[in-house]
Order: sequence, then structure tokens, then C-alpha cells
Amino acid sequence: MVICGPTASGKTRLALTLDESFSVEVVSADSRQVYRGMDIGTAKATLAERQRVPHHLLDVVPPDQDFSVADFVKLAGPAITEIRGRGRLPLLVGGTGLYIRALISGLIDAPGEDPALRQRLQNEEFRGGEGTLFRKLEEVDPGAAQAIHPRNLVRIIRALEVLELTGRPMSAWQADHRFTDCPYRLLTFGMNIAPEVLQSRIAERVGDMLEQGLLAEVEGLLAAGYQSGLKAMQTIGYRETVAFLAGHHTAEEMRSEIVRNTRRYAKRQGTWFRRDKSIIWVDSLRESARILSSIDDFMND
RNA sequence: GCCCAGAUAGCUCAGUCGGUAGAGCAGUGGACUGAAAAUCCACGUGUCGAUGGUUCGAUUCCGUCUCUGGGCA
Repeated sequence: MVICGPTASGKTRLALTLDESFSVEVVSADSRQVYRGMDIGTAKATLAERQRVPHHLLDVVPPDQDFSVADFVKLAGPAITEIRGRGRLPLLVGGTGLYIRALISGLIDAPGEDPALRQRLQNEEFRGGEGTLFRKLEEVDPGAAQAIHPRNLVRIIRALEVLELTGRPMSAWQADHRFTDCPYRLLTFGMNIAPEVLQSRIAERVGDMLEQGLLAEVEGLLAAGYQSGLKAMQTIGYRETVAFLAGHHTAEEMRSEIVRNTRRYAKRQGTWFRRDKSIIWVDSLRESARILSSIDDFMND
């Protein structure tokens, strides 16, 4: 089973509720909760919650180690197999849409990132001026160039990287793949929550994080040598706090920036999940009966 | 009480030598195949403070009023 939805929509709470009726273990599908030491700002399940229900894919790498979708898939697949081996119900819970999709439907079979190559490409764009890499992509992989916006440098670089590493265009890899494999029988719930409710929950959660010591957590990470340039430190809540500690803005600005960035993030998550027509949208507070009966049907089918 | 300056999009403001107006931010929608809490794209009608006047036509000019800021008493 899958529980997806925007941040602060109550996914974890629903997972814990389901544990009362089924014997579940949670597999977290969250690109930030994988980092050790980043607890408050990523709203990780508490230790008490983790004692009640086992959680997987939390705290798997230190913040200075790169982690990607592919790493997630490599770890989550076996975790699910193990849980089923124990006769328990694996519950994939998280807000990182790409991770969920990749676990369910796989990825193209191309190699992972090559930091040196990416740096080289980045430099090429910088020296040649904006649009250099896109023009190159149009030449070497017109299919990918058509699918990628000329200013989306991250994706342009990835497409060029795949071609350079494999000798085969990204668009060709994608044409073969198309997200068709699915080794699982799935029941997917999405957290349905009114925008106004979500907004106030986000503001409330940010307040809680600050109260619980987000500042101290970030100071600790910086003191441990995890610098602000790391991908992990670009996480919402962390980058704004780093900027505050550096004196770039006031405490109040920091708070409202975190809230605003979290809201925008939640919006992007909504866009991602809305596209998935297999999701059963539920209001976890009011529809627990409906959720349980959906699960019942699913189990007995 | 008197003088001056403002009042235009949710906010900050620009502008219309009289022909019903546009930026930034905020916001909304969208894309997404190894950076995904990342990255990227698209979207701007609002009694132009109220009211009377001049005018073919007023958000724009003139009068009065209201509110806000500043100054003088």
C-alpha cells in the first residue's frame, strides 16, 4: 500500500492509524528523511513512533553523501521483500513523487551521475553563455531537446550526461522504458486536504519545528562540518536557517520564508500526484471507515 | 486649526501631455526517467479613495469631502 500527498497533510498519522488494524511496517519515500541528523526540519517520525511501527529508509546516509532516486529504489525494493517475508504489510509513505514512481515502475537503465562530467558541462554553459548546452542537445539528441525546456539546465545536463556515458541518447533510453514494469499489486491513497487547512497546518508545523530546536539542529550540522553548499542543506527549513545564522535576514523573515517555501513545495507535490489517476483520495480525519473498507476489498480480492 | 504630499492589482509602486492602465513581489496552474524539499515553464480587469464640475469622453484637469503621512501653530 502507498500513502502519498503533500507535506504536512497527515501521511504519517494515517500510517500509524492503519497499524491499529493491520500489522504494518513503513517504507519512507522521502528524499530528505534519508539524511542522518536532519530530524526536526524534515518532520521525521519520532523515536516513539518508530518503536510502535518499524520505519525503513530513514537515516540511511550522512548529509554530505549524495543520495538519488536510484539509491532509494535499491534500498526500498529489498526492504519491501523483507517486510513481506515477515508476513507484515509494507506501507510506502512519502511525498517524493519521483521516488514512488521509480520504485513502482523503475528507471531507465542508464548509469548514475558523474560529478566531474556535470561540472565540465556546467563550465561549458558558463563559458559559452546561456543556451550553449541546449543547442548542443538539439544537435545530439533532438528528442530530448524537444521534451526539455531550454532553460532547464539540470535536465539538459542529465540528458547530455546519459548520452556521453552510454553513447546512446536519453530519448532512446526513455522510449524503451516508459514506466511500464510494475512488480507490485498496489493500493494507493492520497491525502486529500483543503488548501486553507494545509496552509495553516504548514504554518503550525514550522512554528513547532522552531520550538523543537531547528536552529540548534542546523548549528549542529554546520559545526559538524556539513556546509551550506550540500544538497542536503538545500532542504527547505535548513537553507533559510543557514541564511538566518549568517545574518542575511531576521528570525521573522526566516520563519515566513520557510512557510512560503514549504507551501510552494506542497503545491508542486500536488501537481505531481494529481496526475496519477490510480490514487484514491481520502480525508484521513473523516473517512477512516472508507479507507478501511477499501483496504478490506483490496485484501480479499 | 492651517500648509504640503499621497490615495491605482492581495502588497510596494509606475503610468495615462484627457481616449477605462502595467512592473516587481505575493498568488494560481503546469512539467518532471539517477540533483526531485531540486530544477524549469505559463498566467496580470482592477468601482485607478468618494462626490460634483468642465469635456464627445475624466483614473488623468478643476472644486468639495474622506482617509493616511509629514510640517507649522
